[in-house]
Amino acid sequence: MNILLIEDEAHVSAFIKKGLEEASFHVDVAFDGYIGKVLALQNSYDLFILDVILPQINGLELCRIFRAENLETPILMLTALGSTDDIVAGLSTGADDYLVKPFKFKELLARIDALMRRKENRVINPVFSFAGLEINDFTKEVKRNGHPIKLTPREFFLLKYFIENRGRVKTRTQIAESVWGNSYDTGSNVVDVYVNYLRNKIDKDFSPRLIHTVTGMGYIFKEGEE
Amino acid sequence: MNILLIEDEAHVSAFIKKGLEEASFHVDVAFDGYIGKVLALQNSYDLFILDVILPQINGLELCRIFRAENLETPILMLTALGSTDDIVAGLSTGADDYLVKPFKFKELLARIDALMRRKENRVINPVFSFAGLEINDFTKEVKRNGHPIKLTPREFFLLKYFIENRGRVKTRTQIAESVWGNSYDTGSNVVDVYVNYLRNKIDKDFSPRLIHTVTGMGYIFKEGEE
DNA sequence: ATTGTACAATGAATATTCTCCTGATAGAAG
DNA sequence: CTTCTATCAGGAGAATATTCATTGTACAAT
Repeated sequence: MNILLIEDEAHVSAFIKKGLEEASFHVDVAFDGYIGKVLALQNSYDLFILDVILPQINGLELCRIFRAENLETPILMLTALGSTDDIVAGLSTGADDYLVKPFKFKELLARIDALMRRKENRVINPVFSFAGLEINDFTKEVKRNGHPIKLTPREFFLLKYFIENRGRVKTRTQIAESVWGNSYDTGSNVVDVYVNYLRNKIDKDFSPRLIHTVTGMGYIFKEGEE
Repeated sequence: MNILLIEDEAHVSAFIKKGLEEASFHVDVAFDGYIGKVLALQNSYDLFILDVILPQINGLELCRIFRAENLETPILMLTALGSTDDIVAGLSTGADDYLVKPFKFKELLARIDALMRRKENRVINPVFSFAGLEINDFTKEVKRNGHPIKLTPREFFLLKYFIENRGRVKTRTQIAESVWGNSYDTGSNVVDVYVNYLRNKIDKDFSPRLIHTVTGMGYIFKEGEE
């Protein structure tokens, strides 16, 4: 999930970025409205978080611009304490939700969660099980046939991505975009390397294989043997 | 004591929140059923207060969901005047008590009191014991394998937080938010330092280790070795 | 009131461990 | 044979652990 955060106060944006990354989102930060606009139009994000008060172009104006550009990406506005007018204005210019500063981080997460899922209409169970593979998003534990497996964060994201897209062929580009973030475009073989790591951990000593190569296309996560 | 209040009417929720905070509870408010659900599943509360009529997911449905997720947290339903059907339905879906709006605040307090006491009697002992670790919330004494351990107040809170959230990975942000009460705070490694203090006192000379690092994510409190 | 001691809380500095990624080569597929 | 994929190893860099110095606070002794 790629999020664009447009917020000029350095300590606030650092706080939000760090927290969201801990919650396994990719976050790009823009420190003023203009840069925010450029980033938003050049890349594809799943969510915008906008401060109302911004240098260059303010948050409300940005909302209007994004909607005028037909971006349907959900928008979450951040507004200072007590400025009810901003809220009304924000929601009327196309924002989907708002949050009053200062806020508790868990509240932000809950709202993001609501926005994303409402849109995608998909609920991911924190505990998932498939062909003897169990993953628990609370404890970040992964097991295959009962054997605990230790994954690095990157490997864990990749596995989650495969699970979310099980049964569908995914190209390296698609995988890189989701798992590494869309600022990532070097012609490297990271995806291959990480698929290899993951295979060694979750497929090597077990059957059936779950990660399959589709030559010339990419990879697919499914139960069937080939 | 952490309470999650799920109530969409702003004046009602503000009233309840204020009153409960004066009675020294910590209160999170969700304005619709979906956000309520997310908050409930992501954090640990001692009590839910649910309105029956809510946007997104209604109170009865929430009850059912919480029970299906094996949350044993007591549930107090708020229901509009005279709707006996709601009451019956609520209690049958897993609510522990109900209150008919409008209500007197002291009545709410009395019911909360009763629920909490019932809960304390059956689940949370002021004396908690886990893998050779004993903590006594009355005397604030902590022992590991019978050896008394002296903790500073902050260390004690941190330990309690870990115990309440045992089995779940908690990020630094979440920990800081709950144990330090910070909003916006990054430029510090207090959490790391205190985890280190705590480890030296409760884990260093004992086995199994209880506080585990999950790189890139945070910490988890559990018995398993790694 | 003032000093002094003890300890708690915190941020910064340093040390250590772990993860990520690149680039090269070997191997498989078409 | 050519293109695509798998695998490996090591350095760069990030994340975490640990130590250190500073500040604040409680409280007893002067």
